[in-house]
Formats: sequence, C-alpha cells, structure tokens
Amino acid sequence: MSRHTLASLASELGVSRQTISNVLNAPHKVKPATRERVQAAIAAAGYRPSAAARQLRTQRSMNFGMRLFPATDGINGAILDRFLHALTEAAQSAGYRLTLFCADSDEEEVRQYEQLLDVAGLDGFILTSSRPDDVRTHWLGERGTPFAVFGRPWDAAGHSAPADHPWVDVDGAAGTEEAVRMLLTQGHSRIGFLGWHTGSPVGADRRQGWERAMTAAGHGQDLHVLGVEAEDTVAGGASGAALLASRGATAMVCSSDSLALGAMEKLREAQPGAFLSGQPAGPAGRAAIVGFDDTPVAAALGLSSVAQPVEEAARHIIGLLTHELAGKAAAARSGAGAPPARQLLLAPRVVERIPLPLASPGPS
Amino acid sequence: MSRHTLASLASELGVSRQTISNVLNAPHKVKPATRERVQAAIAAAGYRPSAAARQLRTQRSMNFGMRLFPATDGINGAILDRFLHALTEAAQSAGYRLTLFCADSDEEEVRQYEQLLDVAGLDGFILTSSRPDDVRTHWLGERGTPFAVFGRPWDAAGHSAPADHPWVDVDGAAGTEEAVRMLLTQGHSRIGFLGWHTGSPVGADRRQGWERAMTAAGHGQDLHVLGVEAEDTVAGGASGAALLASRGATAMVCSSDSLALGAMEKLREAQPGAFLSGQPAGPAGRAAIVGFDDTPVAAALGLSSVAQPVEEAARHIIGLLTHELAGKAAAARSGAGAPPARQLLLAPRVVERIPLPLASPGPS
DNA sequence: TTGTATGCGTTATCAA
DNA sequence: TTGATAACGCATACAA
Repeated sequence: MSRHTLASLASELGVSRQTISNVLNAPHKVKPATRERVQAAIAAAGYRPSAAARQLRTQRSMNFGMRLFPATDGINGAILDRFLHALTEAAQSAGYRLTLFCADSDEEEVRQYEQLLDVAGLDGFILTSSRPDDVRTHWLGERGTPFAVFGRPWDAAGHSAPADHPWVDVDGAAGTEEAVRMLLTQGHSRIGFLGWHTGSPVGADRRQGWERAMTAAGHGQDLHVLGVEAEDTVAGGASGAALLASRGATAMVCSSDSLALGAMEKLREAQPGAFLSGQPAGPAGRAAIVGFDDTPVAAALGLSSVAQPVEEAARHIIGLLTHELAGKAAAARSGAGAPPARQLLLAPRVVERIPLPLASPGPS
Repeated sequence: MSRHTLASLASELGVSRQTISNVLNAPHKVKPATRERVQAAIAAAGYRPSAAARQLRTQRSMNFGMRLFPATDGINGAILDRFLHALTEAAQSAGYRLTLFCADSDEEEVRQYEQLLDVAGLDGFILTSSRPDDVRTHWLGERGTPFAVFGRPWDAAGHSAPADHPWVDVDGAAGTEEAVRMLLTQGHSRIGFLGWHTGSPVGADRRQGWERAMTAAGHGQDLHVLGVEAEDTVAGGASGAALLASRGATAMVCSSDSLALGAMEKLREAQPGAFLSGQPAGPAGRAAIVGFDDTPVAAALGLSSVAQPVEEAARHIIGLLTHELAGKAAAARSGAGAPPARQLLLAPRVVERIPLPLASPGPS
C-alpha cells in the first residue's frame, strides 16, 4: 500500500517536496537530521517515486529492450533461457527493467527500436546475436543509442572485425580447442570435427579451435578428412558421425548438442554398448563425443559438452549498459568503479560427463 | 526520426495540441477535413505520443509484467520459450509491452508486484503457473489488479477448484486419454503410465486421463500394476520404464518428455532395434512411447508426445487482460467484441512420430 | 541547507 | 468542432 506522492508526503512531514527529492537523489545535500527523518517517513509510508513522472523529467526510462527470437531449435536455443534470466536478474538489481519485443527480421527490429525509443523512451538495447555487416548495430551506432551485443562483430567475409561498440562473446575456438586437448589426453588421436554447413562465422570459429589443437598435436595432415559438415539437426549429426566413423575417427567434437546427440545415437547403434558405463569407446575410458552449449539434453544424457558462461556474459552486458548510461552524468563526479571491458571474450569450459548407465549389457 | 511533440506539431500545423490529441484518441470528435490533415502531418512527421506523459495523465502504462522462472529443466521448460514468445507477440500487437522480472519465491513475487505497480504502474500481470492455495492470486485479487493465469486454480487437496479470476489451462487428462486411445488403436493393451512422484495436481491430472481411457477400454484391473512413478528425469524415466517392462507393458504414456526419453533409451538398450524404422516394438508398427509437452528433444528424436497449444493459451491470456482493461472504459460505449472466456481449458493433441532411422541394423 | 517556480508531454475540463 | 487552461508526479535552476 503506498499510493503516496512527493507532495502528499511533504505536507505530512512539513517539509518541501524538494527536500524529499534530494534525500532520494542527492542525499549529501541535505542535513543528516532531516535526512534520516525523511528516510524513515519514506520507509514508513512505503513511498516509491513514479517512474513515469521521473522519466518525463529526466528523459530516462530505466528500461532496456531486447528482441525475443522465436524458439527455432529448442535444443540449441535452450541457453537463451539462461541468458535471459540472468539478464533480467542483473538488470533488476541495477534498478533497470527489461522490455521484450518481437520482430520478423533485422529491418523490422530496427523499426521497433525507433518505435520503442520514441514511445517508451528505452535507455538501451541488448542484442543477442551479431551478423556480418549488421544493420542493427549500424543504426544504433549512428543514432548514438546505447546498446551491447552478445556476439562478436564480424566483417562481410566472416572474420572477426574490430568495432567500437560494446560486446561480449564466448571464445568458441578456445572451447573446441580444449575439447580436443581433453580427448588427446584420453588417448584419442583421430578426433573428428562435426560442424554446421551454414558457413556462419560462429561455426567457422568453432572449427578453427579444433584445427589449431589438432595441428599443435601433430595431426595437421588429418584436417581434410576428419572435418565434416552437416545440417544442424540430430539426423545431420547421425549421418555426419557415420561418415567420420568410416574415416576412422574414434572421437568427435561437435558444433552443437544437436549434432552431438545425433552422433551419439549413431555410434551407439553401430557399436552397442559403446556408451555404457564401464564399456567406453575411447582408449582411456571416456565418452568420445563432445557437444557444444551444454544444453539440458546433454546433461540429461550424460553427453560431454562445451559450456558457455552465459550468466557471466549477461551480467557483463548489463554492466556495460549501466556504465555507459551512468557515465553520462555520474562517472565524472564520483570516481566511478572500474569501467567494464568494452569488448570481452569469455572462455568456455568443457563439461566432461559419462553417459548414463541406462542398462546393464544384458545376457548375450 | 521523430523527436516531435504535440506542441511542436501543433504550432507547425497551426492547430491546437488538443486537436491533435483528439485525432489520436477520439477521432470522431474532430471534423473530417482537419482530421485528415492532421493525420497526414502525424504520419509525415513520424510523430508518436510519449508513453510516459500519457501514463502520467491516464494512469495506464500499457505494460504487463511477468515473472521469469529460472530454467530448471531445459527439456520440459522448453515450452515456456514458445509461450513467452507468443505472449510478447500478442501483447505487442495489442499495443501493450511486456516487462520481465525475477523472484526467488512466491512471496518475493508479490513484493515485486507491489513495487512494479507503484513505480512502473504496470497494468496487469501474467502468471505462468498456479499452486494450491496461491498467495499471488489472493493478493492480486484482493487488490483488484488485473491478472490472468496459465494454469487452473487448485484447492489445497490438489483438486481443480473454482475461482473467479481469469485463467487458461491445457487439459492434461484429455491429452493422456488421447494418447492411450492412439496406442489402443495400434493394438496395444498393456499400456503403462510413467508419472512424476511429486504429488503435483498437474501430474495427477495427467494420470487421470490414462486411468479413464484404460478403464473405458476394459483394462481397469491393470491400473495398479501399470501405473508407476519416478523422478522427473531421464534416469528416472529409464528405471520406471524398466519396471513397467518387467510388468509386461508394451507401451507407455509419460508425464514428460524427460521421462519418455529415459524410457526410450532404456527400451532401446534392452531391445536393440526396437525403435528402428521398420522394426517397431508395437504390434501395429508404431513407437510405443508417448511423452508430454512435445519439446524439441522429442521432435529431434522422433518421440511421440502430447503437444500443448501454448501459443493459443498465450494469445487468450492477452485477450483476457486487454479485455478487462479496455472494459473499464471502452466496453460500455462501443459494443465491445465478444468477451473471451474467463476460464478456458484447451485440448492438447498427440503428435505421432516414428523414431529416427539412425542406422540400418548393420551386418550381424 | 531549504524552499519556490517552472517544465517534461500528455489528456481532461471547460468556454468559445 | 475547436482552443485555452489545468493537472498528472517529479526534478532542477535558482533564490532565500
């Protein structure tokens, strides 16, 4: 129950509205005695300033916007859940709210920016993906609207390109590299790579890590034969795995959990018992397939996978945005905490799992 | 590019602000000639009214709030993605925005309501789950805040209870009932039920459908032996399926895709080839396991599953909310379209799939 | 340090 | 039918 206004509180307290406003926005400007008295009254009355009135005056909505993509692939898309939750939580504890919207295309997304900026006065946007030659970052950049991207900027050729806007990304290559090293440690040498055939920069990045690690281990000559591409589905993973197996691969690193799941299914059928606990396919007693994104499916099936630190990415993105917005005024006066890195590449980590012992081999 | 205000537009046009406002909010009150002239100017200038100013005046934010739950189980939680997307889309096309927030408990959720109501002036809330003796619906109801729930009201005993607030739910019992009928048609008679052991009303509802259909088919005497409960995980599904199989079940209906996936894995191991295309386990050539929720995992693996019409539920919820809010003013003056059902139980449908042909049996 | 006046962009009331 | 005036709740420049 609040239903209180600055004016009503002020008259009840016998002070001016201005004093209360100062207690809230510039506590140092008011005498400690009255400050405490006012603060107590605020708490007692449960008074909370109206965001709308504040926005009208300050031109800040304390509100970020984010486009919600349709859930195309729930297996790989599952990490967006975690990202969104962490984002909401971080925004909330920074005093910001999060507004969702939909768009059918990037152009439509830009139109929504324009609309939301005008109508709702959003303070900034979070982009959950980046593309070569991104129309959205161009538009926002030109206009000077604060934003931060989950995803590196790519140039038209699909290479990582420098850009001056804030972004956070996960180093996919480092992830696959570590996965390969793990498999090498387990005694594998013919380690295949099972990637998307979309030609996306993200996919190329993940493949590069595999190439680096294999080359460093002296297996550079196998790159042509052990690198395979397939449609990013379970079925694609199965057929890709069959091809890799026929070429002698004893282990494989995949670009997604969908592919890895398909590969696992395939190998399990071709080699019954291969994934049962205690009857490993690999030389050193571990599952020989590694997925990407560490989705719940991987966890459920005991599939090793490269885990992205999406919660950390989300928190950093909010930090970036709040810093930029606070910076306009507060950064100068207070020392302002160490500014967050404007470009940040986070390292993923490989989650090693042993496939579920669903059954004992059974007689015969 | 807008950066226009009512005043600036008015002076450019040589009319008063009020006229423009009327063109927007009460077009019938302005002479057609000027109306069109103003409308053209609005379009040309790309003018959009400020939501904050509007809110200050009208006390309506055109904004709904929804708590985002942490993604506990990404397999079963995947349908919330679809729900959220549909919700956002529906809200957007109704002229509302959607604000997300987090809470650690229902009590905390209520505190967030209070806060968001005071500071952001949210017009209503969407609840994505219901519980027996729900503190949140009580609070919102008492206060008279508009809200709608995805989930039936349950009484303390876990039975469906009448309540006067708007809600939408999916008829789980109808779903499992249809699944059983499908399996009966395929020639199965020993059809097991694999449910959660959480004692949740939702789980009990799903079980009831199985019981109804089995009883109707004359298999009522098998209910005790063929109804099994397990932890809602893949591992739980595997062990539950083993138990059911040992009791002679040739088919099973599960409370979730997690359970179904575990069951499928288990049966595949116990009976290699059981799920390969052309080598079905069931009498009539179809997979004998049905999951619930039709998650992407089920789709990927070719698992039959009961699909909830979450998009429809989302749209209906927005309809409920917008109707209630519009009703306060507009319902009386205009005829107001047919009001949406305040309580709606949607029927799910069984998606029948054939498990992926991952491999041909292979030599020997 | 505290109070006074003004304006943020809109809609509602009332007179013309 | 149209236009002037006030008010929504807050923050800020300025005066006291």
